[in-house]
Amino acid sequence: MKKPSQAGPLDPAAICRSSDPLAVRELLTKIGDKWTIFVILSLDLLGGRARFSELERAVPGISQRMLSSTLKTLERDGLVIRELFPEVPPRVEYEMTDLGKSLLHPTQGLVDWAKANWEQVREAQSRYDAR
Amino acid sequence: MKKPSQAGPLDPAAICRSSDPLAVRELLTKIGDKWTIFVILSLDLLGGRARFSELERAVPGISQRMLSSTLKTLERDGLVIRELFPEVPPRVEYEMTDLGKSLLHPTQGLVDWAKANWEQVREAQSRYDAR
DNA sequence: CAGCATCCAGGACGATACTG
DNA sequence: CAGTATCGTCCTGGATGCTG
Repeated sequence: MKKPSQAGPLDPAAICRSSDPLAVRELLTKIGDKWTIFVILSLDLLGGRARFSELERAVPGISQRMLSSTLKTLERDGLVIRELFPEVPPRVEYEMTDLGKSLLHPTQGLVDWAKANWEQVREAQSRYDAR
Repeated sequence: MKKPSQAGPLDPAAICRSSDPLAVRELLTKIGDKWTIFVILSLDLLGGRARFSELERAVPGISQRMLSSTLKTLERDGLVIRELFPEVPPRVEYEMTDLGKSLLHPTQGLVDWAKANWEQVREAQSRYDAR
């Protein structure tokens, strides 16, 4: 029921001054890529900590290349921590940081929305295409 | 703090059976593209209804081509309704549907997260790159 | 086991020009 | 005003093969 947070009735480009739109775009671009959410959700599901091969099995269809690069980006962003154990064969474990965990809640919001409404979206698409 | 919703301790591919992962991915892919969130947020900010040229001004940097195709996708997905007024010069208004409005809350969750935490992400990136 | 290097195809997006 | 058409570019991501 809230009004769109009035900053002026017809204020052009209002969102783009509030709250660093670049940050929003970058965030959305990141979790909007092909694998990031699945890796995040899988890591959570595996208890917040897992090794490379576990994630590989947990995310069907992902290639080593994509899992590796996705994890590297997550690590660079401070969302996961990579821990290398100097053994043979090598073992690497990835653990979600508090920052990473904090992203789970808003992410879950979108997952829930998709769960609840995607059928409607599909129907809308069908109606639209039937013309 | 909730546990990761136990479906089995080491259940491979668990998310991928729950809740239509395709839907989640498609949703994220859509709002993760370059313009969709900005168009949605701008449309909300303009009161949930606006014409093409208003949106063009509200989303700095967007081209006619991208605004047009973004709106077309949103219309197809049932998130906005396009209304054409048979006048000269032509007038077209776009209005958010209830479905579209319902997407605002989960979306806002991500916007808020970005607002609150992006600085930390940037710092993590700097630390990572400084090596 | 946990990657990286390389190559390649397709799609996203920008720039520009034209139209009902 | 509100688009469409066309072209070119960059980037994402898949496939494959190699390595510490």
